[in-house]
Amino acid sequence: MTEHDKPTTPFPSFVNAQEVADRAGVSRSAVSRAFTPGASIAHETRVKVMEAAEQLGYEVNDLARGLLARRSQLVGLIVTEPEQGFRAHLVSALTRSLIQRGRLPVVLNTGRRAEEIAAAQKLLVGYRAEATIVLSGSPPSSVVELARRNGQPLILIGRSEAGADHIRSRNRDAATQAAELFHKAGFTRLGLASSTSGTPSVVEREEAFVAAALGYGITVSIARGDNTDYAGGRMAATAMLAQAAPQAVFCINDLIAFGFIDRMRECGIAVPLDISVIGFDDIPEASWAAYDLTTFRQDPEVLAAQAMALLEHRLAHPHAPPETIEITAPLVLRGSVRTA
Amino acid sequence: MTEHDKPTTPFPSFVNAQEVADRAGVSRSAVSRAFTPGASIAHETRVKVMEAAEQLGYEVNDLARGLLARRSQLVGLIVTEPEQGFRAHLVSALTRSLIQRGRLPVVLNTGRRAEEIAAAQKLLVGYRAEATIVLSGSPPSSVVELARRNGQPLILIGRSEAGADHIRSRNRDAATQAAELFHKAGFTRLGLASSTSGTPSVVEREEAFVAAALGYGITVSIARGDNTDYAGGRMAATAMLAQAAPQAVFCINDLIAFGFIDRMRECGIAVPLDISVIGFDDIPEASWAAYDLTTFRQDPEVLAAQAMALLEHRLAHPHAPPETIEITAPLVLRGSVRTA
DNA sequence: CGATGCATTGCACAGCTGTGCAAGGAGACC
DNA sequence: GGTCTCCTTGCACAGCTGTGCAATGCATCG
Repeated sequence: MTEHDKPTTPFPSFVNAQEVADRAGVSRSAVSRAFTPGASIAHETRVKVMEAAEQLGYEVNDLARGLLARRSQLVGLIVTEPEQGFRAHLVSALTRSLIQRGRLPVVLNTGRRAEEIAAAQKLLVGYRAEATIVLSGSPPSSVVELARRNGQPLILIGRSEAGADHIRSRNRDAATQAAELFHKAGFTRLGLASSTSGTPSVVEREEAFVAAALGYGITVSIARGDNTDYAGGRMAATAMLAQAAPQAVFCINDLIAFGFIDRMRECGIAVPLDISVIGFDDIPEASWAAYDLTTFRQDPEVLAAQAMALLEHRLAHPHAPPETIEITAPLVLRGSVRTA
Repeated sequence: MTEHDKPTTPFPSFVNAQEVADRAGVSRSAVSRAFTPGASIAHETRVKVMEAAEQLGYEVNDLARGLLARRSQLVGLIVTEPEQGFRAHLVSALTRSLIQRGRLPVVLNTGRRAEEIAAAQKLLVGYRAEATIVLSGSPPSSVVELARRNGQPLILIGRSEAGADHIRSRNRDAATQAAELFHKAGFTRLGLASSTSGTPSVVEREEAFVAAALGYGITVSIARGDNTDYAGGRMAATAMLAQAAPQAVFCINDLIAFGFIDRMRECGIAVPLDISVIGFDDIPEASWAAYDLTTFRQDPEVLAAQAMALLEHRLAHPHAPPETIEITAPLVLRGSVRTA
């Protein structure tokens, strides 16, 4: 047992306003006013306070300030697998935007199960987060009820749910466009690579692609992997090879597209010579030379900016009716689709 | 102007302990005790309180609780470009670990400039974060001073700085091993692909590789791109093609390796037939068939677990001497190095 | 010089909780 | 039945801040 083992105070040396006041020879109120822009305080008093604060290393306790003002500045992000593909970029854009607006993003990296998401949400209620943003693929519908009960603004991204604000890409438009592109290129045997763990966004893309193809008199052969990732793409490719030989395939995800392409190439099937591929998301890897993937762009910065707008609006007008913001995912033409 | 535009209370409907107490017909203390495990309270009283709390949707205000206990449970993560390669996985592992331990990870996604990092750190001091974890490539040395001044535990990852705990991979060992592997394979013309924005970890890998090669009597040709990413790898490849024709190249990063490989292939140079490549990080893309990259594994889960251990230790013993944890990055053999 | 106005300051309260302390009540034991 | 003990409960304070309100002091004007 050395001297290091003795217990110490939890906040070792955080200074409070009273100590600054004592040192500056003023009241504690004066310290508070010195740190409040526009407050009624003499210039020289403020200078005295600031000097004392500087010497002691005082920083206003935002927790206490938030408790009083009833504004914690905390915003929760509930997300599953934040390291995966597009989500990583979305989380990055959201955290950056929130910080720029003076809020603190709390990233609740949680499993996909309903109980885990509910637990994360309760945690955020306990910490009086001012809003919750849910990126998780398919949150349970109970999130809306729990948020409403606590009067906590809730923003869903990529998932609509009655009674909550949400932001979504025009998945159906993009998928329809993919089918149209394939049709115009003269392909008659189309495929769809997806996963069994379908989130609402994924389902929209699937349905719209199949419907649009049907409009051209084409029945789409569908193959699925387990997850919406690289391994899932490989599984889907294997499954599709066993059942059909499409000329062009719409992958509901860039990651799936990469796995799909790699698996095809292993079987000696060249992209785009033997098979054309379109993805979705336009994550940076899509532009890598190894894939050069034609895909639909989801711009994380745009989504984040819209989320901020929605957030500000909701905080200003808590009882305004829920809003839906739709974002167009433009086609990015690259080399994975055979032309002419 | 509709009725929605009227201003409302900032926290719309958060219930406090007093309201629960009133409803349950007990004192506010009883409510507090009902929610404190092991507190002195009659079973039936606790039941009454819990029922009232359930009906009102009460959740303990952890902010106020933290203010009193002087434990905010907030832990700050200062990170630049959290969506990039290995960092995305590290952030994911850290956030998950922190949540599992009941802490709230606040992700401060900030620029790389010293002022931005200092601002983020001050923000965390203001919110009385219990600790700060810095993943940013090369934080200014002032972070240590600022943390010390406020008695805030500081954990650096991938960057050593006197007076702070830190976790690092054995970069030198790995780089030395890379040189050894190339030497044993019989390569005599070696290259190093790096970037000009060298973080301390990167510098270690560079130096050790060059030194080890020199030990075999080999002078390494070095090429650099701007950043440690895919584009940087392409730039390095272009630069290297103009100056030398190495048989084997150590890329200080998987992302750089991918860009390097793609650029080489565009020039008709096959991997591993014409050139062998080793990367660093072993992010999932390294195992993709398109690259099949031999690389050194950094396990984000291991790093996160060590960070948690360091954190707990530091919180328990604020004045213990700074610790360094070194983690071995094992070689993962794949197909990007030519054998025999 | 007296009165009025304004800028500034300090007091006290509010925001929400955990807990030491004393008091109350009930049960047990003689 | 009386007394002692223990369990339970409420009071009050602490933790840290922002701000309305009243008071103070100074300057200005008549």
